[in-house]
Amino acid sequence: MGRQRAGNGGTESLHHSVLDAIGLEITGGVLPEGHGLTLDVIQERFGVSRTVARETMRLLESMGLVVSRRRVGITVQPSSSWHVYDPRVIWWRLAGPGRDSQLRSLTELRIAVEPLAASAAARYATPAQRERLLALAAEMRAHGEAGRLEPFMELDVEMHSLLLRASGNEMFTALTDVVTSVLRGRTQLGLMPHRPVPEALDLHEEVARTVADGDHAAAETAMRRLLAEVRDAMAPIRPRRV
Amino acid sequence: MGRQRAGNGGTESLHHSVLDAIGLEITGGVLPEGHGLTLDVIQERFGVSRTVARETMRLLESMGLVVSRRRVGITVQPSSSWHVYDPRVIWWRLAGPGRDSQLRSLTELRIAVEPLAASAAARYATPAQRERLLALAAEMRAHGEAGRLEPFMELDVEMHSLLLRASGNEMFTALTDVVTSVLRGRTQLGLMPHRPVPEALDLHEEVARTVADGDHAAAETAMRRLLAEVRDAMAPIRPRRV
DNA sequence: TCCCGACCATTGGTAGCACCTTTCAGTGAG
DNA sequence: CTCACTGAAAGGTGCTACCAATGGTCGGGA
Repeated sequence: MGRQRAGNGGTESLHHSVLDAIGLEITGGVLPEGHGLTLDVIQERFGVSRTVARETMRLLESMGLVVSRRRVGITVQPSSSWHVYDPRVIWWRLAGPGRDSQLRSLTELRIAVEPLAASAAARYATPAQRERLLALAAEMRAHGEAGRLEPFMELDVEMHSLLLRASGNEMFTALTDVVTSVLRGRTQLGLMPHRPVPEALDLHEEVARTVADGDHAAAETAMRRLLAEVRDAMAPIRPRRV
Repeated sequence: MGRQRAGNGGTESLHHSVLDAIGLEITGGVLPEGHGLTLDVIQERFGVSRTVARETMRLLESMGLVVSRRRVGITVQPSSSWHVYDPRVIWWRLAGPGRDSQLRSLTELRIAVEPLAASAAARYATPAQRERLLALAAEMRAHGEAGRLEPFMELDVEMHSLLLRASGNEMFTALTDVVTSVLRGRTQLGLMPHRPVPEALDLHEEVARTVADGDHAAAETAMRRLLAEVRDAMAPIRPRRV
């Protein structure tokens, strides 16, 4: 029948929107582990052809969200088999009800990785990257002290991304999106003070300086202290009790 | 025409074998960045239908290995856009010519993550897990001192997997396969001494003991020292000049 | 030379069919 | 009553054919 663009108005391809919908439902717990689906159901629910339903299902399967077996259909998998490093899975979890816990576990990951990334960056960064780091830290101080949170966050994002890239380890670099999401999400959740604390500014400057100087040991500890600061700032998430 | 099973004899689905072949070629550099493909070419080369070719392409696209655009076809993407945490990408890279460098960057990732995982495990592990850790370390000593490398490696795998699982952070737990691959690959590459060095045995025991005792600070440093040992053992792989 | 429109290669999406595997219910024997 | 066999149905797997949309490419006109 050639239905065109079911109304999401986006330029996104069809299977992508279906994927997003189902992915969100699974990661959000609406479709619990063990829940069964069939291609027919997907076709009908989203008004798409079998091809699109199948491609969607393959994508979900490739992320470990479902398995597909003959005669039994499509079965939602437990979260332990999800590919939690897949950018879309991270995105969905950050968009869903598990946002807080996802933010917390990603922050733990940052605490693990970024100090070593800073250390590696101190060793391998190009001169241009070192220079850019210093400039970024200076700009961050300016915006931070003026209380301009948005630009501050963007600079924060760029600085951490740059460090991950400069580390020369593609496993670290690949976490750029993760770190970006955490930083953005943290600001959106209102976990940032209205004005960045002076220590944060100092520590960013120290990281930039030590990396620029090639002092990898100092860069590592500076980043570690910076992230300790971050973790403390995240602490308010936990007592969601009230 | 219904060609059934092109001869690989496996129980794997069709698109999976095609995916493996193309994925290996891309990650292995046989198909360089910018290389063009079309669905027709894939169909013909592997003798599959358009459906299978398309599903394969979607999977490749979802891993960031290619992009597909109308009229222009399928284009191989630069390695910077690959999803390097995807288990299949890791597998392909470990199977291809980049094995050494992949092993090295994954080891760096281990050095970043595992100390914190051990620390978290010291806090959150269940009594059963703590007990198992101690048993594993003891078994490792027995096999290690006897020079039985294979069983030693398997215990090593189990111990590190258990620690990641016990950390309670699903981002850490999801690295189980990565760590397993590194440990196996390291043995296969002959990077292990014929008989595990006594320090490695001591350190494994220390990690197990400190985690079991809930001494998270000591667990973290013990794991850090263990991994420093590991990194030194990897040193024989000469870093490629950039 | 430069811009614009027509063309066409190639993916995106739909429809429908044949086939194969797996499950499950029903049946009969012990 | 239990268990093994059997057969049918369910549902994914793979195939073909066809139309729609799109964006390079190329040629022609200002």
